[in-house]
Amino acid sequence: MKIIDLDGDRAIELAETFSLLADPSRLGIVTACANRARNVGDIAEHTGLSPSLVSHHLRLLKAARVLRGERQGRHVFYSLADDCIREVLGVMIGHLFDHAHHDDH
Amino acid sequence: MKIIDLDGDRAIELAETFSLLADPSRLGIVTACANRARNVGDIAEHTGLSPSLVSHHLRLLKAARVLRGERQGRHVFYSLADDCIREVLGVMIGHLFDHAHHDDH
DNA sequence: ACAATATATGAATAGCTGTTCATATATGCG
DNA sequence: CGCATATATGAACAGCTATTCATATATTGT
Repeated sequence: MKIIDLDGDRAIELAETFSLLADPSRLGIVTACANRARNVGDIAEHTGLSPSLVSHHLRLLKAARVLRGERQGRHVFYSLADDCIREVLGVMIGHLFDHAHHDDH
Repeated sequence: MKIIDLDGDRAIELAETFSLLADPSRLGIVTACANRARNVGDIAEHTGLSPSLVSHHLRLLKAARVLRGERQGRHVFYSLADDCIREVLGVMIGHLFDHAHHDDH
């Protein structure tokens, strides 16, 4: 069993990162970009959010290095910046929605 | 690479769960209880938060089955309700603070 | 250069949330 | 029971944040 300890500063930084995943719109954006890179308009259409709102959220997600954006022509394609995010999402989704419990460690 | 997809309701539920981890005080409470069960006063002392505030947060964490409480005499001992939370915390802490990157999957 | 599309930015606002203080409930002891 | 300790609850408030609307910047094609 891994020992977990956090000083105040790290707790704040950790909380800020979780905050980015603590919003349904942003989760939609992140998961939309998790499987393949998507441009802003594509994300907006896929999530049903306005392009403006998507862009606002993308700025936060990019600043925290959750997503990364790459310009191609007039589109900017966003994708996951780190596989850790995918792993965290996978674990939490499994925790909440998969009723088969796995005890492997 | 695991495919991740979320409908709206699941996104909301997932966001609500991440919201509980998106606060430094609650992260302090959760990590304090992650290693060994602790009562409310113990948590308050360890985190520097007021017992009242700790209790407020504990209500949320218990309702979302992040922590579970067990009464023993006049104390109530709280511990992690599920190892998935520990795993998520471990991955995210490693992601943020461990500068050694591991590529094993 | 101009028009058209794509993305980003800024201000304003409504709703939410973490914290505090006061108070209530519960448990054990003499 | 009465008292002390432990935990929980409720109201009130300040600060934050997601969203919308308007506007700005960027890129490509004619």
